[in-house]
Amino acid sequence: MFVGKRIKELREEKGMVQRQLAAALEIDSPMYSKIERGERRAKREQVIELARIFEIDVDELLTLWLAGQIYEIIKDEKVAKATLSFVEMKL
Amino acid sequence: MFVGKRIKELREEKGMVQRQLAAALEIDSPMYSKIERGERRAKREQVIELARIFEIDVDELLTLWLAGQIYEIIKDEKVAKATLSFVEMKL
DNA sequence: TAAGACTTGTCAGAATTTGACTAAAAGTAC
DNA sequence: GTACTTTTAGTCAAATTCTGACAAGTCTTA
Repeated sequence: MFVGKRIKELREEKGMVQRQLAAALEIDSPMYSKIERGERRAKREQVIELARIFEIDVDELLTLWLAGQIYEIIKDEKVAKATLSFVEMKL
Repeated sequence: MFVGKRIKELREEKGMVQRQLAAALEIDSPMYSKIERGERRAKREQVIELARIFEIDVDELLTLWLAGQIYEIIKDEKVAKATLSFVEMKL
């Protein structure tokens, strides 16, 4: 989701096509396309590999990847903000 | 997890035993025990029902329930706080 | 010991996720 | 327009995870 949008930006900046990144991740292009669009979730290892390929800080991409997962859980919740505050307190 | 700890407190305050709550949720006692200890995840409907039984604000319990799910995702992540900040910004 | 409360472990069926495949759609160049 | 590449959409079986139930265990109290 968030990570999908970001890797699409990065891919286009680098002038690459989906097929190339799919090959690097050893998945097929349709699958990579779905990851970019947030239809499928990337694996942690794939996120790390993508950061390596795009030469950006892996933490940036991992943050987006995790954020997408969390967002999916609370996006429609009335108590979303309270939940985040609670978790932050517990960290 | 968080919700498990809380419903245990509430149950003991009310002087109830697990068997009674298991019956109310139409699950067996071992299952309820696991929910309390965070070994199994309660369903949303069960959380709502528990709030009703204990006569507390359903939002309180839902917050703890959601928080547990989120905590599981980011608890060991170096970027945990950054992730929460990002999600909060996106809400 | 007996009885009740709670926990642990296992297991099959259900539900979800995964990766691959096909083919359609969209975009590009000729 | 056609031919070609890229991207997206849809389907499917295999793999994985989740679920609920059961049996048997521990622990406490009477």
